[in-house]
Amino acid sequence: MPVDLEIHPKQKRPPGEPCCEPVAYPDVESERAERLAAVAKALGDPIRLQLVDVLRKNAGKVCVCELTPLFDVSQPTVSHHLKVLRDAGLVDSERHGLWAYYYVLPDALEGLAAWIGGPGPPPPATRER
Amino acid sequence: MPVDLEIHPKQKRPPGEPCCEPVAYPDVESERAERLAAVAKALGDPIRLQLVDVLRKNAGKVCVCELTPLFDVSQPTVSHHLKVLRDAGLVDSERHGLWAYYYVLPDALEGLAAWIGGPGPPPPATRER
DNA sequence: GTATTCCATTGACAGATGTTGATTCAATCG
DNA sequence: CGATTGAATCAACATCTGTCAATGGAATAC
Repeated sequence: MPVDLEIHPKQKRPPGEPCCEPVAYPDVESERAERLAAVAKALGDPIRLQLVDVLRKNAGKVCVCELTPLFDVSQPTVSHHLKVLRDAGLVDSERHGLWAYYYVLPDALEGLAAWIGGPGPPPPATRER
Repeated sequence: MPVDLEIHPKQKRPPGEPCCEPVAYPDVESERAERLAAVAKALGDPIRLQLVDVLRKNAGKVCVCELTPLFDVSQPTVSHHLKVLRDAGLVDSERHGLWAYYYVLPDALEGLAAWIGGPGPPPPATRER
């Protein structure tokens, strides 16, 4: 009911045979998938996702000391999450005096956005709203 | 150089003062952030991301026994990843006889896509290339 | 019935992850 | 100089995660 499935029925394999031959799946995606998954993983924590959210809307305006009180965790934890985001290539930082200013790298989310929006979910004819 | 930052300089606080007051950050995002992060987390593994990728392109066409050989892990591991995706609300499954057919829920990725594409990274005037 | 298939679940394990308090380091102010 | 601030790092901890071998269970074929 939720999805318009058109099941392709299978037949039980004769004993010994390996299962149905897999749908052709070019391993070309493999490397890209790792990169995409790494980005998704970095966003896979509420605090990190909100950090990115704030930084996107306030590039260059906020220092770490302003980010810390936004969350219910200690300063080292925020610093840790920022490092995770930096290691994933989502953000970078600039130090000015005592303060560190983080910002989201412009192209960081593009790959994931492209994949999500890519071919798949909306079967071109199914969604005509 | 990578990003056009406009730093807002700070002044060192007088001893005792808490750091700069944080940018107003309505906690309204909090609940949404958790949901978005959960989806991102589910996508944060290369195998799971590729599973979603295959399922998006082959809804109803592939059973688990066809998915398993696509990856270099055991069948229980694939089953586990599918469960993670199911628990995160990204996919659902239908059983027909011996076979289980998974499919991506159409709206599952919408929230994340909307957030990524939301206001932020491309300051409308900054990117004119 | 029995045997076989597909798939899920369990138990176990190493390794990664989120968190904190304490520490360290650099930069600023007096 | 010494004291203080902002931020990163460290050591330690409990928990979560990815993985597999073994098992279980339902549906099919003989």
